[in-house]
Amino acid sequence: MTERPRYDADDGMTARTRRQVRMTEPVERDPYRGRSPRKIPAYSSFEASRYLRIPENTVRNWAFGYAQRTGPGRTMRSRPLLKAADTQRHLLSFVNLVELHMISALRRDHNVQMPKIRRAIDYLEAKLRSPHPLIDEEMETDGTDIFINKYGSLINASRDGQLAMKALLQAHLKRIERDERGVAVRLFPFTRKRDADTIVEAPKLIAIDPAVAFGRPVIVGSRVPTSEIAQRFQAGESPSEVAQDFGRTEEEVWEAIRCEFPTAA
DNA sequence: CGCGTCACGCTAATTAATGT
DNA sequence: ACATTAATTAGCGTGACGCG
Repeated sequence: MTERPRYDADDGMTARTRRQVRMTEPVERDPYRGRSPRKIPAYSSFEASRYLRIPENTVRNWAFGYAQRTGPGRTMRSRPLLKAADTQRHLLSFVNLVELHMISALRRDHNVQMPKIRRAIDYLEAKLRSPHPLIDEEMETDGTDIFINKYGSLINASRDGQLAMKALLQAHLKRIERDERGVAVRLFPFTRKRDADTIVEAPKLIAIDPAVAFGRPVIVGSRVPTSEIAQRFQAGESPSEVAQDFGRTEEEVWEAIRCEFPTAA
């Protein structure tokens, strides 16, 4: 009923091809010409939530802000935690995905409260002069120390807690691959339930690379999208068969399936 | 057409922080 | 201690497609 921004109704495309067009159309149609594929609004909240294992509503709240009733006739509106690539159409870029990955480290894995995350991001933004400070290269070198020194005591009073948080941040940063200029170009999302013990050595079998398969998650070192695998599996093929077909290991196939069906064991 | 999937806005339950 | 606010998350309704 409400007219919200949608894709053209009659472009005659499936959801999937439309998704691919989101990645490619900027080149031929204009608005994003010259923009790196990392910044193109290519992911819906739904996709981001699946790939990053963050509930969909949470993704929306973080990326676009949210409104909440605080009393009769009173609402409060929260500020987004990041600069989404397309706030109009609620679409996220690869860069945004990586940011969500980092925010999730703080909020969900380390239980840092939202206002503190906001303050930290604002501070880092000014300090590192980066619009996306959490995933800036400097974050990996000096950033975490700046972060912990400035906010460590605020966020976690104990020294051990601060060390743990640094380790956690580093573990998340380790899953971001950078090019020689230090720009984040590939993300290895967590594909299984994670806790403090498993987080460091969680395998990197699935990758999201905006330059491969239109940014859909693929099995590392291949161009096989996880969705492809998941479809076969859903159609009744056994993981070992699928693995055989694509020339991948069975473990990789299971990871791909986990990536697409977060609820599955 | 009917069913399934997704997008999106909304409410409400729940839980954690904060204020007084 | 008790009330209020903030944040997260499930779940519902609607509308739009896609696919058979």
